[in-house]
Amino acid sequence: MTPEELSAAIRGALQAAVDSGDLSVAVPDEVRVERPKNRDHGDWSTNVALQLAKGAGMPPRDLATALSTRLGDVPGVKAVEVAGPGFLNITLDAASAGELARSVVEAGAAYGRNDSEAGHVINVEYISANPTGPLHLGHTRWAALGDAMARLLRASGATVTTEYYINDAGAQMDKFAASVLASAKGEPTPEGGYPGAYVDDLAATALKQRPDLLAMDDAEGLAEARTLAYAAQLQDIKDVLADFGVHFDVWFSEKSLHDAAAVEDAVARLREQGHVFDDQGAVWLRTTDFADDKDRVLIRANGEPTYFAADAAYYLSKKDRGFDEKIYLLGADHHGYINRLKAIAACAGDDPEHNIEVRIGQLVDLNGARLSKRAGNIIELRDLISWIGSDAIRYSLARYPADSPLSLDGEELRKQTNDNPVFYVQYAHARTANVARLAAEDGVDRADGFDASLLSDPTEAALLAVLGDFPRVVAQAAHLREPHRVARYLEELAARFHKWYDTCRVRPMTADEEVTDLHRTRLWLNDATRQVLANGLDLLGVSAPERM
RNA sequence: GCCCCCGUAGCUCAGGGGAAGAGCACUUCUCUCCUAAAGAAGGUGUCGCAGGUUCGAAUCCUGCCGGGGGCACCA
Repeated sequence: MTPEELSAAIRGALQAAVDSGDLSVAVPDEVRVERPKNRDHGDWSTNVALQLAKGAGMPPRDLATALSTRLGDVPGVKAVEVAGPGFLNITLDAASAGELARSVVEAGAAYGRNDSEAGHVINVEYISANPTGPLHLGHTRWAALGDAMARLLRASGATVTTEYYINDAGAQMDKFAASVLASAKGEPTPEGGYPGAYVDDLAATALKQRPDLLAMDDAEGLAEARTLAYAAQLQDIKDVLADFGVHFDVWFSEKSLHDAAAVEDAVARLREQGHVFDDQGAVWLRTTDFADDKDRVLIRANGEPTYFAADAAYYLSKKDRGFDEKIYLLGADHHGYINRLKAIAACAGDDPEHNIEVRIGQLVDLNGARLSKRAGNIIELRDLISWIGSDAIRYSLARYPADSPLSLDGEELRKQTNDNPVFYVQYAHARTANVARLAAEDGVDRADGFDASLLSDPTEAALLAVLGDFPRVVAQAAHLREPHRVARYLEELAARFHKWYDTCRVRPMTADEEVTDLHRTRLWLNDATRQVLANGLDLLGVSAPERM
C-alpha cells in the first residue's frame, strides 16, 4: 500500500463517517499522511483529526477514535492507534507493505519520477561566471545545486532548459584582454586587471597559437589576445564543468545580444511599454514603478549601454524563447540584483512573482577561509575535484539548503568514513550490489518467487516505509527547489538499509541450505533499495558505485 | 540608515504550526555470519532574547541582540 492509497483510504473513512451521520464536517480534498520520525508511532500517521476537530465540533481524540475503528477495517491496515492529542498512528500489515518492493523493482529508474511539475516550462540559469578566469569554490555550490535542481525538476515532469550566461562583452573583457596581452609582453598586470598564474598560461597559449601576436599594433594585438584568451578560458570552464558532471543546454553570449542589436531592441520595446525616460543625456528605465528603490540607467550619456540594459535584453530573450518560469540561482553578493530583475519583468508587462524566481545562496567556507577571486586566494574547482573528488564535493554541497551558511572541512570530505555522508550512502548502494551479485551466484532468482507477507521483520517495515516515501520526497524537493531533501532522504534510506542488512540475511547461510521464497523476497527488497539509492544519487549527480 | 539570509546538542547541521532530530566527538559491546566504510547501547538541549497569534509555536507575526551579505551611468 502506497502513502497515496492510504491517504485515499482515510478520506474514504471520513466520508463513510459523514455519510452515516457519525460526523458532520467537510471532507478535505486531500489528507496528508506523514511518516513519523519515531517508529513507535507506526508506519504512517495523520493529524487529520486535529485539523478537523474544530469544524466537526468535537474533541480531536473522539474524532480520531471514530475514524480509527473504520480505518482498522481497511484491507492492508494492520493496526490504528489514537495517540497524543488526536494523532492516528497507522501500521500496515506486512503483505500490504511488502508489495512495494516489487513495485519499485518493476518501475526501475522511473520510480520516483512524478508529474508534480508537469506543464511547467522552466529556464534555470546558474553559475554564469565571467569567462575571465577559472571556476572556483565560489561557483561550485551553484554548479552542484543548479544541476541537481534541473534534474529534480525534470524528474517531476517539468520541461527544463539549463543556461549559462557568458559575460563576454564590456569592460571586464577589455581588462582581461589587456592583462593577457601584458603578460605575453612580459609586462606587469595593468591597473585593475587580472593577476594570477592562469593569465600567464593563457598568454603562453595565445603566443603559441599566434606567434606574431607581439608584432601586431596595439588595437589588433588586443583584439587578438581577447579572442584567443576568451576562447581558451571558456573552453576551460566547459571542460571542468564536464568533469564535474554538469551540462548546460545553452551557453548564451552577452555579446550576441549586442551584435544582434537586441539591446537597442529591448530598450525600444520597454519604451513602448511606457517605462523608459531620458534624463541628463542618459536613457533610464523607471524601475521605481515597481519594487526597485531607484531608477536604472539603460544607455549611458556616452551612448554605451549598461550591463543592466543587456540584462533586460537577456530577459526578453528568455521570454521570447518561450520560458514561462525563469529561475536564477545567484550568490548572496547579488542580492541587490533581485528587485532590478523583477522590475525588468514588470516593465516588460510580465508578472515578476510568477515569471521570475531568484534563489539566493550563501557563500561557502572551506577550511575556515572564505575564498574569492577578489581576495586573490583562489581555490579552483579543478583543484577541488582532484583533491576531494567530484562525488564528495557535489554531495556535500547538495546536502545543505542553499541559504544556509556553510563551512566545509576539506580533510573531512576526503575521509571514507561515516563523517562523510556521501560514503555512507554510496557504501549502502555498493552493499546492495554485492548482495545481488552473491545471491545470483547462490541461485537466488527473483523470478522464482515473491511473498510479501514474509517481510515481517520490524527493520523490513521500516525500510519499506522509507522506500514508499521517495516519490513524494522528489516532488517536494522539486517544488521547493531544495535538492538537499533528496540527500537527507538517502541518508535515512541508507541507515534503514544498513539496519536491515545487519538483521535479515538475504542469501542462504551455506551452500547446502535450500533457497526459499524468504531469500527471494528479501532479494526483491534488496534490489528495490538499490534502485532507489541509485535513482536518488542520480538526481544529485553523484555516482552509485557497484563496489567500494 | 534601508533590504535579504542565518542563530536548534560540545562541533557541523537537518526539521519550518502538532510526539524536539542526525552525524561527528566521548564510553562500551557485535565479524567461524551477504562488505565492521556497518550495527547495537549509553546523555546531552532556556530551539538567540522578549512579546503576540493559536487548542497547540523551534516553526507564523512584531521588536531587540549577534553573525553573514547587499544597497554603482561596476561587471
